[in-house]
Amino acid sequence: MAKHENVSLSVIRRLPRYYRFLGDLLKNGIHRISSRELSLKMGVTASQIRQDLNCFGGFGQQGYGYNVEALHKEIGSILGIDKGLDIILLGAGNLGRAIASHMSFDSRGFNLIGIFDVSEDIIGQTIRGIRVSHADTLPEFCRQRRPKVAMLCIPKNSAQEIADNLVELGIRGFWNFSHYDLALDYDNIVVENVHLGDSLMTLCYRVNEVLEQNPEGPQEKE
Amino acid sequence: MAKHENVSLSVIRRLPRYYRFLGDLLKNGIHRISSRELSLKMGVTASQIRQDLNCFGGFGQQGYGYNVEALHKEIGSILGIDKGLDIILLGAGNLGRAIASHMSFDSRGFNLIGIFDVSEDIIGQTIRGIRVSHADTLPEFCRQRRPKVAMLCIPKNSAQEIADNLVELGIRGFWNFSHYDLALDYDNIVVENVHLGDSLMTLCYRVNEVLEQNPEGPQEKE
DNA sequence: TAGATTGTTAATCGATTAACAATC
DNA sequence: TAGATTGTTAATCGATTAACAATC
Repeated sequence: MAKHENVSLSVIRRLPRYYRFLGDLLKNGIHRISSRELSLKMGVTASQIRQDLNCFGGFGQQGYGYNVEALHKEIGSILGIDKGLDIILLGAGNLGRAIASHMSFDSRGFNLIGIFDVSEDIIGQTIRGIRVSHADTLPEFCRQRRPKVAMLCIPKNSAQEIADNLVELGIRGFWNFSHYDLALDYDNIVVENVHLGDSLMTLCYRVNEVLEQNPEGPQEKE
Repeated sequence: MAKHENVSLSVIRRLPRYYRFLGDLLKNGIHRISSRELSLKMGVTASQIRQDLNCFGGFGQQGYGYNVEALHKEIGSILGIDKGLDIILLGAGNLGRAIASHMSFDSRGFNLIGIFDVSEDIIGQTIRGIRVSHADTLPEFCRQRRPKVAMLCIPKNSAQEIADNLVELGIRGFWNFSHYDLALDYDNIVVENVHLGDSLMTLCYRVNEVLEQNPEGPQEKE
């Protein structure tokens, strides 16, 4: 629980992956692991693991390694998974509905408490036991429940305006699936952009690259 | 169309974003832009833009800047959007169906040509005009159509085994939504992991961080 | 104690930014 | 021509890796 400010975003973004691998080890009944062993499993260097963890404190023991359960719990606590932030979903179309239905919010630090849309076809539907409400009721809802995070699965065009409104209503973080880069316009507000289209185009480049370099396919597994 | 090997992944990952912003400019009837102007819009440095573009060639003109349409087209060509790689979807549950329905594959360099699942409830459904087939028919399909890329929306447990089979069947790239890190095990195969859960947990950390540092919310917009 | 492995400092590497000569 | 802005080299910055003393 030490104060750990100024940890770089590169390090933060690796924490969930550590958490995932440690969870797997735990499930497999492994109680102890060295940075070296973990590095081999994860395909990173042992140095990086030790450096990353030591941003937050000394969780290991010389000559022994790390206790898997303790470290897993510790990283969960650093990420703030126990905090249970309230989150709302804006836009319950295909993608919003799928992710809301599919994603385990609870085990990742969030409670989904509200879903909003503007389409009459969608309003009234139930997703994960939550009734989709009209976006007009959002201000009142926010004043009552004070959610801090919003997931945006809305069209690009409306993203900026809706985000502005949500900030007025007290939203401090966005999980943004719209194809619009919100990050630029706010200070003191966190935006996590998920640009699936960009990811797909990066894949396009890389596949075409390997196809050019080696059209035949892999001769052997690594 | 110059040979441009050894361009770092950091640069590649920025290309789709340039492409997106240039597409917007084009839509807004802007025909010319300097690296300085673009840098302000995108929230990056002009230096970075010029460096990135010059990995692939000199697309600008001193004293003038860049022609938006030409640059947009050029980046599209670098990404290989015109190639139209065939892609198949494995797993047509909530998430797979949503993304398959939602994503514009065509404008990002792919043709979706097949969808496969193992659930009898899902097989026979039609998504984007494509009938969901039984995964048993996959080997035959691949031998006939030779798709090069697969999108994986399957459970973590089966991911590795299915990916192994797909590599045998000639798949060279994966767009991986399963919570399993495929990348480690193959050489000469491209994996683009989309870990939505990791993204959500990173958001969890960052929101809790700003809430601690500034519980009151932003005093003013940046 | 001896062996193992951490925590941490120092060295290396790569990516970003700044500067400016080339040139439209 | 003069002004603007690129392409490109050099400087800076940050992140990763290596090394090793501390210590369990």
